[in-house]
Amino acid sequence: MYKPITIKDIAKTLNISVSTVSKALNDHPNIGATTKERVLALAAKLDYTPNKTAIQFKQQKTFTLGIIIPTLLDHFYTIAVNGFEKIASQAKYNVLIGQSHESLRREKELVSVMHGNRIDGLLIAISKETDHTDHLRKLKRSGIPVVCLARKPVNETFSCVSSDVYRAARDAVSLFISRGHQRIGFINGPSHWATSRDRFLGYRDGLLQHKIAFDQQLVEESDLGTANNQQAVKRLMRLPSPPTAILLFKDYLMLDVMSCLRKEFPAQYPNMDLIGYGALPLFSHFEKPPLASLKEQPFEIGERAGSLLLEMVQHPQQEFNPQLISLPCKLHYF
Amino acid sequence: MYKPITIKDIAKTLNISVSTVSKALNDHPNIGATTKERVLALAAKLDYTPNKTAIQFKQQKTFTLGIIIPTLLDHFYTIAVNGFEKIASQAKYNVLIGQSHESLRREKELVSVMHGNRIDGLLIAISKETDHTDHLRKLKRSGIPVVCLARKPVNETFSCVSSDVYRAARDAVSLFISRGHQRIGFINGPSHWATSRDRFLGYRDGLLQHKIAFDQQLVEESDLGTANNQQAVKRLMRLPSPPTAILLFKDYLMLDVMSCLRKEFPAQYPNMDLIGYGALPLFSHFEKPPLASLKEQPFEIGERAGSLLLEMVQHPQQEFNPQLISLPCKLHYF
DNA sequence: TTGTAGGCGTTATCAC
DNA sequence: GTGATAACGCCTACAA
Repeated sequence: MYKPITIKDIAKTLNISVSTVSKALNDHPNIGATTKERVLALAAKLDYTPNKTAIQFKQQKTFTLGIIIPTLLDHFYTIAVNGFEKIASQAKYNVLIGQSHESLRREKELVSVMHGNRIDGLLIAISKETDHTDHLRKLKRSGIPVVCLARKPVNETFSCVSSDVYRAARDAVSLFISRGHQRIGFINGPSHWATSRDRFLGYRDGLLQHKIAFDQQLVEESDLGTANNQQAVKRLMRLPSPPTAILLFKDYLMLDVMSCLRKEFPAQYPNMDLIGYGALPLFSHFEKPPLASLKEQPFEIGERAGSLLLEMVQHPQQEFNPQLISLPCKLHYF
Repeated sequence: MYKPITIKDIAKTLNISVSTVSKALNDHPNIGATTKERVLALAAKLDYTPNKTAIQFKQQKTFTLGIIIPTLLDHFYTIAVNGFEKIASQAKYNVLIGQSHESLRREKELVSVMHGNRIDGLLIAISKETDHTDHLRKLKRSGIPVVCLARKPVNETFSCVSSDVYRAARDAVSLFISRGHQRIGFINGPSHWATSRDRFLGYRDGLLQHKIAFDQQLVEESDLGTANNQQAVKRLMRLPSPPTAILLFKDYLMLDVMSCLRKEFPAQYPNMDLIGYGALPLFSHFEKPPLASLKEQPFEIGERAGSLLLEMVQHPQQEFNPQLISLPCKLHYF
């Protein structure tokens, strides 16, 4: 059976003490140049790799950050993970990825497992079921910093990095209006996310800014499941005065909306203007892509969230006021 | 600053020794029922969580498996990760995910980082640059089992779980021929993957089975990058006698091929039959989806690979003969 | 400049 | 049935 090299082995072969080896390896100031060299040389020769489990144990730090997202199938989150990993790995931190699959139960399990594994910090995009945050508060209480990504629970005081969806919604509404639309629908996401509320406010303020009355009938909420998405469009289209343009919470929602319109409302579909959030690259392969999309910056969001979290992780005793950072979206035409 | 509860704390409050507490917590046979109860009760009350870093250190096991894939943006791998995670978490193992981004350098780094973190086993889909496997062999030599996923280096003796791409290619070719095609092109992936070679053999044998001569000119190889993909189609289409149907290494390749054909060969495009591997769900949103796709079973592949790896991890001294497992694909019509 | 000793939390061995 | 003790690999006061 294979047995990894330890500093003990090095110490023994060199006839010096383990502490000297340890110090030499860590480039400690008061170690003789020759000793340092001898140690480093032998370490390299023996292919010594520090035992991280021992270091983690000793230092009470795992150099591991957790990230919990709803699903890896959504490219927004995958790309955010990439941004996060970039920052983390630059700081020599590992990343533990968990998917809640939009289940609160699973999310709690993940938090608990990660807690047990002593992660040093957590980045999380809460599930759509997450209507309370006891599990996150508990982490925080144990001294593990928590930062939210994209989705933040309303009325909670976690730091959060997300898109400036408010501004984006106003931009979209303005574009619709400049193209002559007066009846503009909106299919929103779950109302217990701040990011849904912000989209809504942007939509409403966009209308008001252009002196168009806000009509509650034109606003639908969906849990982002296909069935719900399609129900929402249908309700809008069956209004006495249906919308001629619709703003959508997300591009994935767009796929369902487009199929539904094409099948069930073929007469209105060709003139319908749609804008979603996300700017999925796959639309460029469509023969008739949607009008536009609000392009977010998931990679940068992951990076910012990573920096914020690392900042907190690396200064444990410091008090941090919750920060709300939002990065701009850009109207993207296909 | 927060300080986690340890068995020491429990021992002290209960005026018993740490070893008794440890045994009670682990349901050791020779501990009195009452003692056991008292310990368990107090542990629950104090919300004691075993320090995994200490256990990892003590047991020389991390209960962590690594998985390295080219990218999380490819849903084949994401879904495989999910299958893998299911199996791993059932066995109480964590999963460390790494993306090589098709870079051998990055892949080696990941392997080395994971090695340093003392993962108990590794599942890997090698990058497209991976033409040797010293880094994987080294892992294996240190007693860390390695299993390949989907992509296996040719002439190497790792266990591998993948799709039965050979059978699938023959099925696709048969379908083409039953639709009257005689000139059938093939755009393949990198030739140093066994999975490319197998696809090729299936394609060739499919032709021969139907007494159609194999024509080397109709076979192209691409590194799966957009530029290369489009080059490959163009070369095929500019042949004196171009193909009327094309088999593609992968559906992501399909997207590039379709755009290219639509733009540059609008005359031939409508009658061109295309079949890829993967059956991406997004095609169902297309107005003119491809003829069909060879639907793989990434989730099941992840599961099988997970079971295989766990088997090896949990029986360290046992010798395992490399296994090649391949799961069937199914022709999927859009 | 180098060495000694103690300890991080847990488990395992062995004595009582 | 319970307890004392050593050990895992590493780091770090502190002593020499």
